[in-house]
Amino acid sequence: MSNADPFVTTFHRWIDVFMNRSMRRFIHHARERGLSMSMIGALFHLNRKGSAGVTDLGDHLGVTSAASSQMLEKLVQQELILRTEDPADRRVKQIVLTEKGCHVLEEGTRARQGWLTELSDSLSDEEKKQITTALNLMISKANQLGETVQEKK
Amino acid sequence: MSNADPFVTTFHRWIDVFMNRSMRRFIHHARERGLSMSMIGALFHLNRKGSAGVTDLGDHLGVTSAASSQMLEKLVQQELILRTEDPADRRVKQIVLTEKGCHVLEEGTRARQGWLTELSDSLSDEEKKQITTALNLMISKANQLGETVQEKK
DNA sequence: CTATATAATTAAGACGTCTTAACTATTTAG
DNA sequence: CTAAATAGTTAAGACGTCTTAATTATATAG
Repeated sequence: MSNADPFVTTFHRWIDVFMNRSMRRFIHHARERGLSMSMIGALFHLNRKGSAGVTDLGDHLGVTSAASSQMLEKLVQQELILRTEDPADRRVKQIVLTEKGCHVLEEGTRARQGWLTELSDSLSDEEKKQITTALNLMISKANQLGETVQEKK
Repeated sequence: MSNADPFVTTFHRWIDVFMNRSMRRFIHHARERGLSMSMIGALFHLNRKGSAGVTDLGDHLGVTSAASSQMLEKLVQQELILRTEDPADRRVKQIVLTEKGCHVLEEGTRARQGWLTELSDSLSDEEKKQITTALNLMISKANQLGETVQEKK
């Protein structure tokens, strides 16, 4: 990979470390809960967006509305989401996370928390401050990019 | 989750942004290639470790050696990995990435490159330098933790 | 009002990935 | 040398997720 930009190169190395150390734990945890990738994606999406329709979610995940509907039915059965009729257009369903759904996401987050806490502990206050500033900068810049992203209300 | 540590809180927000903007593209791209999550995990693992055995890889991915063997067979057929006999112990197979395998990983990386480039372009040189430093700090600290978190059963 | 479009669901079936169990080959222990 | 352990493969079948097609309900256009 002939990329000269040290920012980009470092970012890629960072992804590698992060995926292996943190994300893997999260995914493993979710799998043990019986959640598929699509389900995880749906929960994340709902957490970000607040609410969505069946077809919207399917589009986001790259599957048909039928597949989306079937998957959401399972999440409803597990009480991770709530599926209600949109009063403005009664053909569409409004999907939102239940408290239990939020909780599951938080648990997943905690599954990687061990590593994150270790990482945090190995950093001085000064270093943490520096990194926090850098991450916040990226978050804010990222949010300014591509208006494809609607703010989570 | 009311976590007082601003580093941890910011980190979580960053994960949210990163997963949605960058990782999703990568996964989508891999899926289009016909690569399952396990396959992606295997390729990443091989890229990091250089080589591994069938059972090792299965353990890493959380599946049986049978499942690992079947999945690796597909990767061999796609010429993404090379499977050779270990001369030191002829029962074990040494799995390594082929050049094509490396290439596929790079392509996946490029799939998210668009976003990363955009992000990079929206940052000043000073900001990039600052973030690069912060990321390098985390990478180095992370690598010091549990050196190689390789829990052998 | 009628015809058409849209959102969601359901059913049937294709396909992929996983598991267990049986099997082969090789190594190690006694 | 023989017996047990280990690494990998293969086969059979369970299970999950996807797709297409048909169906219901609602909204909108002419």
